[in-house]
Amino acid sequence: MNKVTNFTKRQKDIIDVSIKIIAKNGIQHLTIKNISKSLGISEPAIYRHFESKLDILLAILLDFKIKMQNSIDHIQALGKTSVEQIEVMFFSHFREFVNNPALAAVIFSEEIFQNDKRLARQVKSIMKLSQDFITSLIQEGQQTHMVRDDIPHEQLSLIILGALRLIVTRWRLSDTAFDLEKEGHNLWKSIKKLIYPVNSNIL
Amino acid sequence: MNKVTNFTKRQKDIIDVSIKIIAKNGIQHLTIKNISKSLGISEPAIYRHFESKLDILLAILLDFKIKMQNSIDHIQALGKTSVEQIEVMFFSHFREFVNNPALAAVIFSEEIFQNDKRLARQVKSIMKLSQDFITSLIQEGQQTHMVRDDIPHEQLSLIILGALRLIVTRWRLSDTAFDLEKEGHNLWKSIKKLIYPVNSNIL
Amino acid sequence: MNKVTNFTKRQKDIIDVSIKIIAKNGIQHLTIKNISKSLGISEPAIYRHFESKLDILLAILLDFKIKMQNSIDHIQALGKTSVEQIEVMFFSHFREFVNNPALAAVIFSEEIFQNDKRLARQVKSIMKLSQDFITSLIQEGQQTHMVRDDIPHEQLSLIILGALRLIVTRWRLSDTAFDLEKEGHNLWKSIKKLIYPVNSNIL
Amino acid sequence: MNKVTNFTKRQKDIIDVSIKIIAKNGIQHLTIKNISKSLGISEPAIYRHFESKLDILLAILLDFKIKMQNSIDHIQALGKTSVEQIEVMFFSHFREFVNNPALAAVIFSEEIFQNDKRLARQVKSIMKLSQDFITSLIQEGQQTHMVRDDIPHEQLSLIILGALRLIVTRWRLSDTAFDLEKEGHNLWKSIKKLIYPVNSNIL
DNA sequence: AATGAATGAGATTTCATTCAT
DNA sequence: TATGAATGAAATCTCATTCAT
Repeated sequence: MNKVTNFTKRQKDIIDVSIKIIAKNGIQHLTIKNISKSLGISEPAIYRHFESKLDILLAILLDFKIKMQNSIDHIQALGKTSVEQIEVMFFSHFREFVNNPALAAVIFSEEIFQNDKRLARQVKSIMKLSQDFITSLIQEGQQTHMVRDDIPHEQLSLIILGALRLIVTRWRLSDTAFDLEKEGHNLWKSIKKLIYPVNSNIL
Repeated sequence: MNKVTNFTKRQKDIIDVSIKIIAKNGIQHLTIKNISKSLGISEPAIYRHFESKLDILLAILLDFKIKMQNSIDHIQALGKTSVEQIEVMFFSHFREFVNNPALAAVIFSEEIFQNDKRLARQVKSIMKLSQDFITSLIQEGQQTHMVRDDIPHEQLSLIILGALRLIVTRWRLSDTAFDLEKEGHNLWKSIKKLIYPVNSNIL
Repeated sequence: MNKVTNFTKRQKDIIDVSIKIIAKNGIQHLTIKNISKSLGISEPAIYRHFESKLDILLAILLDFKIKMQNSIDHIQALGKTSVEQIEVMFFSHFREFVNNPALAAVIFSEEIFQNDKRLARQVKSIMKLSQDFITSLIQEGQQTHMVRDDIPHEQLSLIILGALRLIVTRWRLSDTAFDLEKEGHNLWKSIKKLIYPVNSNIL
Repeated sequence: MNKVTNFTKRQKDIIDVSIKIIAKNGIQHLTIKNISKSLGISEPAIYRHFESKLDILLAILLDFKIKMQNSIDHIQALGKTSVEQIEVMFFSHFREFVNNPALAAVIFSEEIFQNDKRLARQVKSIMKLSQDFITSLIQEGQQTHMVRDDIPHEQLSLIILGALRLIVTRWRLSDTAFDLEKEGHNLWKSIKKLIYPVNSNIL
């Protein structure tokens, strides 16, 4: 059912180590030499698997995009309420980042990919994916009176995603010094309070 | 009263074009050659003003840090309530970014500066500056019952700053396609609603 | 009767596409990768048919040399006068180049093959072949008083071959923009006039 | 009076050694490494003087083109008859090639420059220069009855230039084994005979 | 204060070729 | 007969930086 990338095993290896290199030392250290060294093969060998370095970066983004789309499809299929779906998305993001901290470093760093039009386009479409998903869930929540409707859905969505991004960024810049999943759960509890319909808070 | 940088005119020029280069083409295009070309001088001339490229990056951060500190000092001196102070900070940020979009591209891109410990430390201290400022204002707001106190102040601060960051990021990735000041004002109105003490919403 | 090359079908394919690649993009684009891509096979597959790239270049030259030798043998067997034989050689060259323009690009480009002694030797022997053939025909023509003998046969031969080469070169550099066979015929008419015995020399 | 190239001393050095490298080992040995080694400087140093390797090749052609134009201008200013002018051009070419054999290897090797459109265009314009010059001289010679007019001037010009090119090519492929100036003079004597007006044509 | 010339290190990429399958 | 994976060598070019002037 899931969309599947056509990446070969070696291509996946390259994508993985590339993400790790970027996360650890920054995009400027993502060199063919460093990739090949990490994999224990020669530099030209990389070019058997990707035509150019740009293609590696595009593959990182494409891989993430497909994963995210699958995650969204999965969540939508769970038969949960809109607010519960946001919760699932929140928590699954946190879990993924804890398991693969390097991904967090790369995926919220749109700037990394700004130096090429094709990369920038892909980054934008990834951002749009999560944005549209959350926005439509909020809208649905407002229609079912599970989310306060005195604030435009786009802004609620922006606030939620902004908080998600910033907590992940802080976690990463702190060198994963705090428990992201725990803090993330607390953050979600607060967000839930914030977005609940106003009168219900009285109860 | 303000802290003042000791940067010479030429140093300021270099800082400015460096920010512009990063904003336009990414950190990888920030080369001595590109800086000197933008300024119409030779490459060695740059070294009259900065000892190394790292020093230029540090200067960018230091310059921003001092500006931000001055801005905070200024806001605190206005004699406003804590919520009003957050509002002023919000709006002055937006105005600054509209006047200097390149700055927005650089200043929320912590990843750019991750490949060196000195840079990373500076980035963290800048983040801490705004975080501490907002957090203390929220805390004060809670004590004066102008801000709801059923949500920890750190989380409210995180949500506010996260929203601020994300709207600026979107504005930048959209190539400044929407009116950041207008959308920012609307966002702030929504945030104000969210953080107001719960019962007061009934009125 | 003809000498026959022992080249297999695949080897001939390789020779052909190699000539085309050189003609179209220059010797620097003649790479194993480009050859194999043109043939739709893998790079190592080339090495089933030729031991090395040098061997491919040698094969191109050898193939042409044998063709030329066969052509010379054929012309000599026609039982024509010496001037008629030159004419036949002229015209058959033009026809061959029109049918296979790539060949023209390669065969008058001795420089292409200068970077290896074995190649250079082969090139020289090919040049000698046509030179000797024409020279001996001119000499024979002079002995039978069909060609003026007030000019050394080597020089007449050089002038004839030089004209042949240059018109082909111009045709090729013009991207075959003119009708080589027609212009070639006109050129031959003029050359015939030039080399006919002249009475005026008696004066 | 002469057109002058704006090449710096270093640029001229680079052009010179490049021609020598091509002449000696072929275009494929013209590498930045070989150029820099010949000059005793580092590879990056080359890029102070030319933006790219292509620019070096273009400079070689431009340099030759200007020299040739100056040579043509000079010859035309001598106040000689058209046939004498061709003679001067012939001999000065031979002298130049004897003094700088490498130039001969490069300048009649149009194929070397075929892999780039800008190079190919420049090559064509150089060929046109000499072609037009000779053709107009022949035409003038025919009008003044110093050159036979029973053969179209374009063809006489082609025959003359073809002979010039081929003798130079042979001299080069023989590793300058014969005396080009002496053989060239003999060739010219023969050509002069060939192109003189013929009484026999009257018949 | 500025520059022209230079360089060691290293970037991406291509080359001909090999080898296990 | 063919290929996927790999490689050492080398190509072009860029980088931050230095130094004499």
